[in-house]
Amino acid sequence: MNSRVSISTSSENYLEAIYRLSKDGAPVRSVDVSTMLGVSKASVNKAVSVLREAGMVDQELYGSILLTPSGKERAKEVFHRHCMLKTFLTEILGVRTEIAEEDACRMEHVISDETMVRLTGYLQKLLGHHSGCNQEFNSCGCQCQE
Amino acid sequence: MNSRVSISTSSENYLEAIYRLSKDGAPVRSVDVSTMLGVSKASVNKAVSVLREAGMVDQELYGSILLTPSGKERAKEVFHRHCMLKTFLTEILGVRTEIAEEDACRMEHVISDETMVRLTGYLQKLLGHHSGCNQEFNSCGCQCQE
DNA sequence: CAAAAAAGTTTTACACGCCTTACTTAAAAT
DNA sequence: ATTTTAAGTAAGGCGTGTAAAACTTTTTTG
Repeated sequence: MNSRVSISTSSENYLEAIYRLSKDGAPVRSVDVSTMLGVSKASVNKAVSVLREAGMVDQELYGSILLTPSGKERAKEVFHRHCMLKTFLTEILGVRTEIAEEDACRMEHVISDETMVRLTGYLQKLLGHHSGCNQEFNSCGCQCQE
Repeated sequence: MNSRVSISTSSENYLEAIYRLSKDGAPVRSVDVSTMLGVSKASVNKAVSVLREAGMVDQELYGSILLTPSGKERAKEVFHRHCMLKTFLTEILGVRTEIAEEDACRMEHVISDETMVRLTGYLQKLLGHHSGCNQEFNSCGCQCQE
């Protein structure tokens, strides 16, 4: 029920970036988020404030960003959508990797839970394995904002 | 090359609504767009100005809205995406109609051309028919803005 | 048919989200 | 301790939405 707080597409993107940058829950620097998403530091600062107010991250003044449990949960959820979509696009439709990455980055914020569940089942039926999430954890060089 | 003018998700939605309301190219009233999308008249007025500047619609003062050839072309393109996506969601994944409609409304603005082409081919392979666009032309009661 | 009422459109003024640049302050590194 | 790097703040732009008032067109009706 915690992950059901409503946040914007933009906030979800920041949250996901923070998650990707924080292997094993390590703190993340604003500047790395800024670089990863291709936005200014000021934007990251604002976005982090919003996420902090939503209880998704913690950050002390001039400190690093740390996901809260609910933030991590939500981030995982978004990232899972991302991976499912990317897998569908590449493995089932044959879309090229980079294009699939970009499309997944945009689609992950707009599909319903129902569609997500159905898609996951469909992939499982066709491909036989589960998520495809972890093995490509670090291979995504997504520039979501464009 | 005309349909390659870049317009926003919001503008695409307005354009699509106008297209859906204009059977056989008939002029469309602002108030009908307003009702269809669930937004204020002021919003429609603004959106139409943007579309006019992009050369997608014509409208004289206090007159109706008329799609230009390039506007119609672009609208058809968006609507085609919508229908492909909806068909995929309902026929292949088994998503319920209303949910599929809403998801398609959001996805249609974010998928790449490449994905669209691949998806169309995939549907054709699995379902054997072509677009599924025209027969459901009037059955969509989409509330895209929410 | 013409005046009044209703319906539709435009304008004005404003709010909010998200991005920017330019500048300030704090922390880290040499 | 000084320099460099990172984080924070201020001010503003752009896109998209709103409500309310002003204006135009259409419809009703006496």
